[in-house]
Amino acid sequence: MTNIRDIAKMANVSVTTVSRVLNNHPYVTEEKRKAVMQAVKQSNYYKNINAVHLSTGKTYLIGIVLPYSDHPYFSKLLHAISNQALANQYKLILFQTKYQKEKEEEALNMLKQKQIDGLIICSRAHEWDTIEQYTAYGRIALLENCKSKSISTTFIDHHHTFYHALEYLYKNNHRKIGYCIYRKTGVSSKERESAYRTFLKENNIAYQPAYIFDQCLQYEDGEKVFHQLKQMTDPPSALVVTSDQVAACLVTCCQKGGIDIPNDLAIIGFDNHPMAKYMEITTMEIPFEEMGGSLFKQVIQSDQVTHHQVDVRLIERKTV
Amino acid sequence: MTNIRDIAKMANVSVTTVSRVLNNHPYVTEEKRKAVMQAVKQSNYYKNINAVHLSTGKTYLIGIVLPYSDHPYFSKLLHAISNQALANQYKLILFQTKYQKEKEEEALNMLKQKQIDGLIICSRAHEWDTIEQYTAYGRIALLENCKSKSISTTFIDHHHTFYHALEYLYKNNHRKIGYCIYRKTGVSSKERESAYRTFLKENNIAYQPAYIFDQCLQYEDGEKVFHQLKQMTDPPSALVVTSDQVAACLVTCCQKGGIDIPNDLAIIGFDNHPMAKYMEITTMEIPFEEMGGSLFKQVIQSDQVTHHQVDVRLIERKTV
DNA sequence: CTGAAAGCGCTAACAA
DNA sequence: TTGTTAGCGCTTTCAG
Repeated sequence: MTNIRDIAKMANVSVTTVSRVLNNHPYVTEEKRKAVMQAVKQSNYYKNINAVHLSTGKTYLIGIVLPYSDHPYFSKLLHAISNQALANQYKLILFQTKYQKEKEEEALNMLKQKQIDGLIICSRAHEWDTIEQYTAYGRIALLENCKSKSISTTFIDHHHTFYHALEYLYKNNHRKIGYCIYRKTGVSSKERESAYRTFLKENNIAYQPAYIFDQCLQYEDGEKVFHQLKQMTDPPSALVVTSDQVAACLVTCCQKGGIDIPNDLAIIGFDNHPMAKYMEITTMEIPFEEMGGSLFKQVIQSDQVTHHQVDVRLIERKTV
Repeated sequence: MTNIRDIAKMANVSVTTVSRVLNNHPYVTEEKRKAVMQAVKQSNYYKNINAVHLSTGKTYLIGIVLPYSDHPYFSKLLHAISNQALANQYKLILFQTKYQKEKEEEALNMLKQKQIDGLIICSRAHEWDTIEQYTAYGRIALLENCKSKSISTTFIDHHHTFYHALEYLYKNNHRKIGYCIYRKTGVSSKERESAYRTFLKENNIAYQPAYIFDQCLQYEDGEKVFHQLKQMTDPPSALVVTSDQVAACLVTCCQKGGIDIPNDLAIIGFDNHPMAKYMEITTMEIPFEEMGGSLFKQVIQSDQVTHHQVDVRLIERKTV
């Protein structure tokens, strides 16, 4: 493998000069620049980027932590972040954790090891404290509603958003309202539960544990909800479903299985995935591009910690 | 930042010894090993992986080239490859190209620059020749039907698969058969066109350019097809749609728009995405896990070039 | 079993 | 404007 020293020899200049032309630094005569370029071309030379990384301490690599890359929510997010990264000469390295702490640690450790300049965490399994410790090694941006002094965040106000959805159902005369979430332990789920409890209290509605459906993440999870609904003697009349794909499956199952939407069951989805548009599912639109752009900006700007709230919009269609 | 030399000093050993215990090499007394471990723990030391990379010339990083990470087909594939990578201590670096040659080059160049050990190309924009040149710098695995001596491939026999789908429609008494594809220039599209032409010829059916719908990639592209169908005086009676999400949108639009499926229009999708199951769409099942596993294996084994064909299964449901 | 020392290939401070 | 040189932090050969 030819290296910078070989090029220097070939072009009859010093390695510094070669480095200068390679990095477009000033103070090189056109003549020498040409000689270097010539040598580079002739020998089909390419920088060893690992040496650059070692020398500069920067890699232009951003880690991105998410549980599943084949889920529409996360893949839309990934897509948005990737757009930004590519436009800014950064590369993304993917950590698909499935919420396993060890996988998350691998990502965190790469920060320690300096293989990545920063880390975007879209959803986490580790405690907040653990994550915060790693800010000593590099930038972290988190998709979560938390005003930290050390970690930048981009977030949705899930409490408010969820409350808004519940209210909308209430205005449409629903009193038996339930919801479907990814995982009870998630931070956003807790915000949602709190919104739900507040909503019930303010409207004097009794809390019904059976109206809460956990583990609704994949498309096919909508079917489980459908079956549970079918077996309930007093099912909810409306459901907030925190993923359009789960909502889409549920709607499909209901159409086939004799539950009339929205008369027997009203549904509000989340994401505003195209499928919600064509299936005419009322949903909460999540601004993926904005979120991805914000997270990326936060993770590369090393000078300040910011907190950016993105707004979610209710899109009225035909399932309520 | 503490480095290996600091640890050596702290533990009163040489850097070599530190390196040995860090890498679990033999020939270190338990005593010294402990001393090193102690020092490591005390100073919260972590290897600088860039130095390791420079020194060893290996990065345990695999690049993955795909056009869109938010498309179900590619995100399923990404998911499958990611599963394998994580299980084998490799990390994935994502190149979302949108079929831009420059983006593809970036990935290829990282191979040259030794930032990645290998590259998996799920879909390409560059000419085959261009790509082949890069095998000099590292392993490449390609998701494409091509028996190359220098690049390992995992592939679907699109000709056969597509022919099979067409035949199935023919057996179901369809004579006006069309299809929807991603992009005409793709390698798989050409195989499909060839299958289509052969099929028409063998059954004495005239070629109808209007029966071929290009640019069907995103969910919402199904709507475009629907509108075109509506305006045709002599529309096809059956369509092979090379993506379940496009098929799903089309089915949805047809249900709303008064095209009866399968009577007015029969549809075969591709992928066997869960949505095809619940929407009862007849489809060709693509074995993503097998494909991802194969591609990953091929890209890390440096000793041989292999070609692995995966089989696609027709799943009969209710849209034909 | 252990350590000295020579790289890996590049950057950048400093001197000229 | 150019070149010398000392790192960056780790691995690995070789001699002991």
